Amino acid sequence: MIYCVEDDGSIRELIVYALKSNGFDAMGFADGKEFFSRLKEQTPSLVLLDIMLPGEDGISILRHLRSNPDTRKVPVIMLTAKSSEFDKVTGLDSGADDYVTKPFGVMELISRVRAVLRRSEQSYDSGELVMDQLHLNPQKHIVTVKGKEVVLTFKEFELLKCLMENKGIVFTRDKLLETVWGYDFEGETRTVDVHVRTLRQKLGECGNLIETVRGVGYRIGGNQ
Amino acid sequence: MIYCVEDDGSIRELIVYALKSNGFDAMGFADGKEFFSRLKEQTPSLVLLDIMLPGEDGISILRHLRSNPDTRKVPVIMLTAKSSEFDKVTGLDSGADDYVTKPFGVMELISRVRAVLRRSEQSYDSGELVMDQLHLNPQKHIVTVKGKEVVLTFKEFELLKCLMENKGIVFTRDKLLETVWGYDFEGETRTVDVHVRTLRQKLGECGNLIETVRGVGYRIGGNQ
DNA sequence: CATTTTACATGTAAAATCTATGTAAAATCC
DNA sequence: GGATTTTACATAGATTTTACATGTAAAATG
Repeated sequence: MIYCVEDDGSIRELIVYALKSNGFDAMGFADGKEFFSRLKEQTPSLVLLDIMLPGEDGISILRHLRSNPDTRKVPVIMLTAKSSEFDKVTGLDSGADDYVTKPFGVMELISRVRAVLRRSEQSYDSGELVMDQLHLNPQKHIVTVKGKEVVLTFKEFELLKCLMENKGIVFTRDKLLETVWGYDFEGETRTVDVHVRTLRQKLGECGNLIETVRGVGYRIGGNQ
Repeated sequence: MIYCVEDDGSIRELIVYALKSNGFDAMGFADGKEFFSRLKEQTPSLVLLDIMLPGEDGISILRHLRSNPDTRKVPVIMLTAKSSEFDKVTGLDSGADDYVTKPFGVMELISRVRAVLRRSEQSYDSGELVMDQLHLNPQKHIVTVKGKEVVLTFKEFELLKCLMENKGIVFTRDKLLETVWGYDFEGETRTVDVHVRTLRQKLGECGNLIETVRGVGYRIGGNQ
């Protein structure tokens, strides 16, 4: 989900439309107030933020986002009209991940959105594991799908964590039993399969992120 | 080591100076020719690439880099003078990791360099087997031909891995049955041949990398 | 020497067989 | 009582077998 905060209605509509037609979920807001009230409902995977806004300006909103633990890591792309504004965000010291100068082409915007998302999906410094719409926070012991919490049991959580910590790498059932269960097992067991099933079920739309590699084991994020 | 390809001497000097004074090793080149001849000596950890260059342009250089297995994974940041979105989009889609529009602030550039390097350090190689356009990653259990994933079954994968791990060495059918299948077989079986066939088929253009050595067995990379 | 024959080796499509996985439901463990 | 594991079975998909076509080196023949 991408949020766009922009006071000019026609630009806002244009951006939201462009994002949607490029396969993103998107939502527009005219000012910081609207935006923050929605933010409580669902944390987006990216925010497009105009600098000049009625009420609280973009820079201030950005600081707000960065100071809240829940939104600290949400990538932000700033939209700037003047090059004087541009100066404020250059150096990226304000903590924006990228910026686009108006007037901008739609395709340029989409490209930058993609680039920033690609980056943010890979970087996991504060421990939060991210994979598309699927987030796992080891410290908080919380998993969310599209921003909504999913309640997992201990084994389910550990299993998912193990896979997400090793994005792209296939784990055999034996290896999983060893790392997640601590077994040093011999013989048959369908335990892993059953847990994968419940996981997939609980993760809903994100369930298919767990790939089966036939004859080998399971993997998450094969294309990375 | 960071390489910077930029025809404008003063900009090039500036960039190299800025990088060096920020603790990076850096080297500048005025065109693709200089750059490529140096590339044979040492593969850099990052390349800064101007789009407009005399001779081969930046986009073409980028494609070159990406098509060579040795440099495929080197991160590239594009430098562009025109902000026309054409340049930017083609830059991103041809596989650049980021791009910076001139005129840019030195600190912005350094920030981006740091960000890209941070990213790339995480995803460093893991026993990936390479043979021309054919790549096999044992950990991820993924095979790509010209960068596109090819889905192999377990036996196909193991067979290919066995051959690629022993580049240039001929394997008899018996030996293959022993290593890949674990059989200690006597008697006739066409199993290997059938699997070689499906492999060759699935690998498409790279199928002919698997050579038949008549009367002996199969081999990959006979000329190495 | 050129060619034909012979004897196998290999390629290939399709059928037959086998097995890994998904899944529901029961049993067992904290 | 929920979490976890075991059991049991159906089935998609992988693997192997079969049967025949084609390729090829070397011997036999003209």
